[in-house]
Formats: sequence, C-alpha cells, structure tokens
Amino acid sequence: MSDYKPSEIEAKWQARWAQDKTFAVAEEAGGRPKFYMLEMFPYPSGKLHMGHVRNYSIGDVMARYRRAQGFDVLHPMGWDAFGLPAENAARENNTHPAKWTRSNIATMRGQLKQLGFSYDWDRELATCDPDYYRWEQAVFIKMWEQGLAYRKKGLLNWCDGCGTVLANEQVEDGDCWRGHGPVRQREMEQWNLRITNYCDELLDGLDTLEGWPSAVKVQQRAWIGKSHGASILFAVDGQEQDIEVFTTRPDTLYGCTFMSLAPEHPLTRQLCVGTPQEADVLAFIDAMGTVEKAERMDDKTEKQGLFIGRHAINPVNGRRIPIYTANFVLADYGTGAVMAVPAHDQRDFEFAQKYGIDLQVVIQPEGEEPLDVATMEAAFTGEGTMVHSGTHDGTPNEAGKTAVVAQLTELCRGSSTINYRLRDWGLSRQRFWGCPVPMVHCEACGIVPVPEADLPVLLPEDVSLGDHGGSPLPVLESFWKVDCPKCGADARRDTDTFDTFMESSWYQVRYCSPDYDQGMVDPAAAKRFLPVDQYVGGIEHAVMHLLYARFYMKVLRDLGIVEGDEPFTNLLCQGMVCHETYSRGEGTERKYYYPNEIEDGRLKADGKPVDVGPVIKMSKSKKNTVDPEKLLAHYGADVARLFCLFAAPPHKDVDWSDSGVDGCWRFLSRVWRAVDGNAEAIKAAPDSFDGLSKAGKDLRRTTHQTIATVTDDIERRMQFNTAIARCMELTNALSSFKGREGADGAAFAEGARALVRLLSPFAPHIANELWTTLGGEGLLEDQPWPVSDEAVTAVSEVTIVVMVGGKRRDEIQLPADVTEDDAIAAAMAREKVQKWVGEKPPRFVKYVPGRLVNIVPG
RNA sequence: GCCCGGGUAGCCCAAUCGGUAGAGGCAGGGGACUUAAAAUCCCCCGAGUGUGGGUUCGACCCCCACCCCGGGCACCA
Repeated sequence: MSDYKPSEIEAKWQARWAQDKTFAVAEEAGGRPKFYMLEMFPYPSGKLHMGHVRNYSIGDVMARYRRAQGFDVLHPMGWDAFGLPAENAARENNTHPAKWTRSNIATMRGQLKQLGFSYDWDRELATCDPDYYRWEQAVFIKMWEQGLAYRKKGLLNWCDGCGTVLANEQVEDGDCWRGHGPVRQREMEQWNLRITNYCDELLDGLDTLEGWPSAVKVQQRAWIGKSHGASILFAVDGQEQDIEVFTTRPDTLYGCTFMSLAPEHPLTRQLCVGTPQEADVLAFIDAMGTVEKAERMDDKTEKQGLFIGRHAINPVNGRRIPIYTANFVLADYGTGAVMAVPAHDQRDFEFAQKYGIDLQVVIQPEGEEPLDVATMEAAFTGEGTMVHSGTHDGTPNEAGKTAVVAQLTELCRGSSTINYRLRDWGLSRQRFWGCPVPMVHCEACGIVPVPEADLPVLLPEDVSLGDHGGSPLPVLESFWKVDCPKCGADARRDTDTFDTFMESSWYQVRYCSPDYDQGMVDPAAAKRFLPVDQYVGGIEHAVMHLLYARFYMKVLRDLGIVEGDEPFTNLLCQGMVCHETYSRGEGTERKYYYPNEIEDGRLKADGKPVDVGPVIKMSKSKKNTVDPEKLLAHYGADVARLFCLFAAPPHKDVDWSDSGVDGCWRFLSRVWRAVDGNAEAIKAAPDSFDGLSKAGKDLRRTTHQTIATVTDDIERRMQFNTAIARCMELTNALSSFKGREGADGAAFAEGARALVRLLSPFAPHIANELWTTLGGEGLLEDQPWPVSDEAVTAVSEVTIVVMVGGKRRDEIQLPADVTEDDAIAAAMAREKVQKWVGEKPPRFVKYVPGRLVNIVPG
C-alpha cells in the first residue's frame, strides 16, 4: 500500500481532464437532458480568496453530480474583467489595466485549474475581450432604437482639481481621494436604460422563482418598492404653476397644512425668486448639495428646512399652505414634493413641531378620546374615521382614500397612481477600463449610433492613464475624433464607458456559444442551454446584479435574441468564509496580523500575545485571510474543497478552522487506507452475496443507506456537509469491517466502490485515483451514479421506543411489519411499562409506525 | 427603527413530515503500537436545544413575548 500523496495524483488527473476535454458539452444533445450550472464569475483582482474556493467548490459538486446523473452539463467559467481596480492598480504600478487584468486572469485561471473544477475551459470568456463586448454594443444600439436607452441629466461627483468625475468610492469625506480638494455635484448627460418599463414584470416574476431564496426576493421587492397612492396637483398662490405630489395617504389631504419640496427640486430654486427668503433658500440648497447623501439619509439627522416665501392651495378645501424646502425630502422618489400632514405623518409632525406649523387632525381613531393637536406627542398613523374632511366626515379612512381620489379626479386635480422606488439604470461611467459606448455625437444629426459594420468600438489598449483620476478617452483625439456616420461632418465619439454590471447581465447567455460571430448568441445554443438551471453566488448580489440580469433577459427576449423570461431558475446564495482577527494597538494605530503569523494567540515573531478579535468575514484590511495557495500546497485540492463543503451547509457562514482542515486530511487518508490498502482483495472479490454474514449484511445496509442519503443531500437538500459526514460514516464502517473473502469480501468491495463514487463530486482526484487502483477503466466521471437497493436497506426488525406520558421508559425489538395493535400489545406487556402505566386502562395510546408507542396513563 | 437569517456539548455542526436530542468532525481524557516521538488504531467523557410563557399524548421544530449575534435597508411621502 502507498501513502496518500495529493501532490502526486492531482496534477495527473487535471491533465487528463484537460486532454480528454472531459467537461466539454457534447456538440449535439444525444437525447440527454441539459443542466446549466453557473457560478458567479470572479473579478480578476489578483489571486483567488477562500470565498472563491467555497463558491466554486459548491458549484462543482452540483455540476459533477448532474453529469453523473446523465445530464449534458454546461459548466463554464470566465472573467468579469472590466472595472475600476484595474485602473487604480495600473496607475500605482505604472502599467496598463489590460496587462494587469490579463496577468491576474492567468494567475487565477491556474489556481482554478489546480483546484480541479469541472469547467469547460474552451468556453472561457473575459468581458474585456472585444469579441465579447462588441455584442453588448450591438444590443445597446438596438435598445436605443427601441427607446429603451435614453439620455438624461444626472448628478456626478466632480473634482475641479482633477478636472474629472469621481466614482463614489473615490470620494472620501466629501473630498477627492487624491487630495485635490472638495468634490461638488455637477449635472451631466448620462445614458440610462428604462428598467422601470419592466417594474411590474420584475416584481411579478419573483413569484415564479420558486427556486430562489426568499431573502433575495424580499430584497428585490423592497428595491422595486411598488406603492399605490395618488398624485395631486397643488396650485401655487399667485403663480401660473402647479406642484405635483405623490401620496399614499390621500385620505389625509384635508389635514395638509404645508408642503415640502426637496432642495434639488427645480421649483425650489424657481419659486423663491423675488421673495425675501430667496438668498436663504439658495444658500440652503447649496448647503444640502455638499452634505453627504448618507448623512442626509440617516434617520437620526435632524429635520431641517425653511419657508421659501410662497404658498400653495389645497385643491379640496382651498386652504393656503406655506411651501417649505426640507432636507428629508428625496428628489428622486415620487415627485420630490410632499403634501405634509403633520397630524398623521411622523416626519411631518417633527418638522411642524420644530417650525411651529399648524396641525389639523383629520383621522380619528375608533372609540378613543378625540385627538388634540395641543397634546399630541406623535403623529397618529393608524386606521380611523375621517373628520374635518368636508363631505367625507364619518367615512372610514381606507374607503376615504378612494373617495378623495374620486373627488380629485372630478376636479381634474389628481388621480390614482402607482409609484415605484426603482429608478432607471444609469449606465454612463466616466472611466477608461470599460466597454465604450457605441455612439457618436454630431452637431447636426445629434446622437448617431456607430454602424454595425464598424463595431466593435475598440477600447484603445496603448494609452497612458496619466496621474489624474480620470479617463484618458476624452483627451485622446484618435479615439474621439470621428466623422459622423450619418452626414460625414466632424463629430465626437461618446467617451464614456458602460457600468460593468452591463457585462455581467448577459454573460450566462454568451457562454452558450462563446465563439459565435453572427450575434450575441447562436439561437440554437440559446434554445438548448438557457436558462441557467442552478446559479450559485454571494448574497451581496441579491439586488443589483440579479435584478439587472433579470431585466436584461427580458430585454433580450423582447429583441428576439433569447426565449424565456428569467435567466436563473434556481439560485443558491452561499455564506461567507470567516476567521478570527489578530491585532495590537488602539484606534487607528491598530495593526493586524495574518493567521499564519500567529501561534496559540501569540505572534510567532516575538512570542508575545495579540488581541484575538471576533470571527468575521475574511478581508484583506483585517488580514484575517487564509491563502488558498498555501493550503493547496500543503493539503492539496481535495482537502481544500472538502473542508469548504464540510464546515457548514452552503448557505451558512463558515468559520475557518485549521483543525477542521486537518480533520479532512485525516478523513481522506482513512479513505485511502481503506481502499488502496485493500485493493487486491476488492479486485478479487466475487459478485455474489450468497452466504453473507450478519456483519456483511449490516455493511451492505450501511452502503446502500449512504448511497440514498448522499444522493438526497446533494440533489434535493443541497446540504453537502451531511453528505460528507455520511461518507465518513461509510469509511468508518469499511475500516472496522473484517471480512475480505467470499460474500463478505463482495460486500466490502461494493462499499469501497460506492464510497469512491459518492466522494467524487467533493474530492474528484483521490476518487479517480482509487477508482483506477481498483481496476476501473477510463474515467470515474463516466461511471454511472450508484443506485440504492431498497431490498438491502430494508430492515427486518425495528426498535420501538415506549413512552409513558411522553417520557421514554423502555424500548422493544419488533418485526418491521408489526401491526399497530401488536406493537401496542407488546409495549403494554413490558414489566417496566406496566409499572409506569399503573392499573387503570390508559387514557390515550399513540403509535408512530416503526418509531414509538406513547401510552398516556388513565 | 424596520425587514430577513441564526442561537443545540468546550468548538464547528446533525436531528429531512411535530415522534428516542447526537450522525460526522475538532478539541479533551484513557489505552494500544514505538527506545521515543509523529502517524495510526481502540475506548471514554460530554448539552437537554438563548430566556419566559403557550399549543400538543409528545416541541430543537408550531404560536406569543423578550434577549443576544449576523446580514440587509428606504426619513420612500
């Protein structure tokens, strides 16, 4: 027998898989069903981290299992290769984003191959490849033709010092991250996609996604934020001007005593002109512009605002109400204007209290003391009856909502409305390392798309980024200077690039036919493989990526490029990989240490203790990461994969533990000894189980039960930790089993072969090696998945627990097919049971077949 | 504050439909092997399920209230 040496076997099988193209999908479907397994592709940041190892280990189990079940499995991998980190790294290291990115891809591809994942590497794609993004450009032009893409003004972080737009993450405390002074908001034309056209479909579609975690669906529903209400027009006193508000509480309209406008609302600036308050209001608007959004959003921030010098007229009672601008009113929700009802809205209440504005109660809670504006300590937001509401008095407020809207409709001053929180998708990024926008701006013709024959618009790769924070494209004449495709005059190419969520919104489509050069996807391939049957990734993408991808799918469907409504049928969100932290020092001086610098709570370098912090998500900043490279070098891929899967079920967080890794190493070593150490006996074992011993029967039962539970754990329960535990159990059973000859030898051989196959999705290298050792021909991947034989798992006798009054008092062995009456009789006959039951006939007897008898004494 | 998870042995985790709380691993104790150690093998120890109520013949599981931890969020009119 040899020792288990992963370094000697893993590379060998990886080479074999690559050479045989084991994981390539058959060109034509041979009558087999397809299974499209996809894990979220990584951003090529440098090296793999443990989160990747876990994500891809989970996906690989599912892919390998489905393949074993006879599916044509599509399991691709690629690179989400555009993004800001590449630009930053390029500036720091004086290199080019493309070079940095491609070098990272090479490193990470090597690591993935070392882990032995079952990808079809021929389908690998990188989103920064022109053959990829050209289709994004082509489809974008189609979206523009359909009116789905449009331009509108948006606010951007502008740094005067750099003369560029900054991403949110490049703004630190309102200042430019490169120390070039304050950042101000500047309006610029931006490309947008009308995702809001699909609000209802995106919302209703969630109900069809039974294979998605409810947490993700809940978050998406909240993000779309559909609410029913009314839009109401208020006239401005003395002006030819209406203000439109959105409210979910039209029933409180009679209680409206003032109006609040967002500081950014155009009317705020416009209406104050010529009033004594003008200067103050303009100062307030500017002041609000510099306050960080996060701070304004914080509910602890005090309500702030001021009168803008104008009044509005309540359309139902003619009341003249002051117009305020207020910090808590959001410009981009609803209409950016709020009818304030301080008696029945807590925010309006606080604002009114602060600025001494009148309250008017219009909803009276049923059966309680009348509300008194003088003594109210909070707004009343509950249900009740309408009062001080003209003809609506006495109406329950719910019914009042419709009644007031009807009244407004008659007056032509309002209507029933549905409002969504979701806003259109802003696409333009003033960045370099992204997909160029395939549009030309011509003075005469306006916006002109780049003709299809001229696609792709290539991102130049031979430019210097310079040391300002911005993109070189606007100053790169060879890039932006073009002739208008329509009239031929001098024109300017759009120098923005797309949000990188664009590329990740359709990569699952491109994988179906990554080399297709007639369009985004070969229709036949799309028909064969879409949608993704199982998607695996982090919960952090619950909203943005997963919502954009769903939207994009619907757009592609409407453009006739793909069929189907949803991109991902089943979704699994895996938990984070966590580790405790080690540090010293106080506050900002605190210095962190990597786990491998620590031994027994002490820094190896000086032998002195460090502060051991809580178990939190692995991150570079806290240095609580474990390097997959070292782990791979020391234990090999199978152990690394196994530990990630064994430590916790996929959706839960994993606490990294070195001792747990050791345990997995020991387990695979035990498997090795049990199988490799008995290879000759296993190979020589007969086929027949005639004359099996009692122990042999038990082993066979264990084998077949393990097959059944592991299969169920993988396929239905997606609980790989228990599947591995079952494999450990079977290993233990094999290790302690003595028989090697005759029928018992056959039972041992059966168990060993089953173990190897069951283990193969988790630890494919050792499984293949042992399979070969046992004389297996070809690859283990081509062997069928074992099937549990119910005749073997069946038991002749069962242990029935006898409870008296709900407490366990005895147990009895009975034939498995015992009847209820016989089981109860057998239980009653027991001396121990009699003692607890007493003389009287029992009040109640419950029999759970094969499990227990519960006798409740009289 | 609101929404979504989670709290089981010293630790990570099982208990699948409301039916014996313990499968698996780690750690700990004892033993075997060894000159010794490592490795390996065998045996053992261990909680009554965050807290308090309730429903039930029976509750880790269902209901109510509360505590703690994690994640998410929208002052959304």
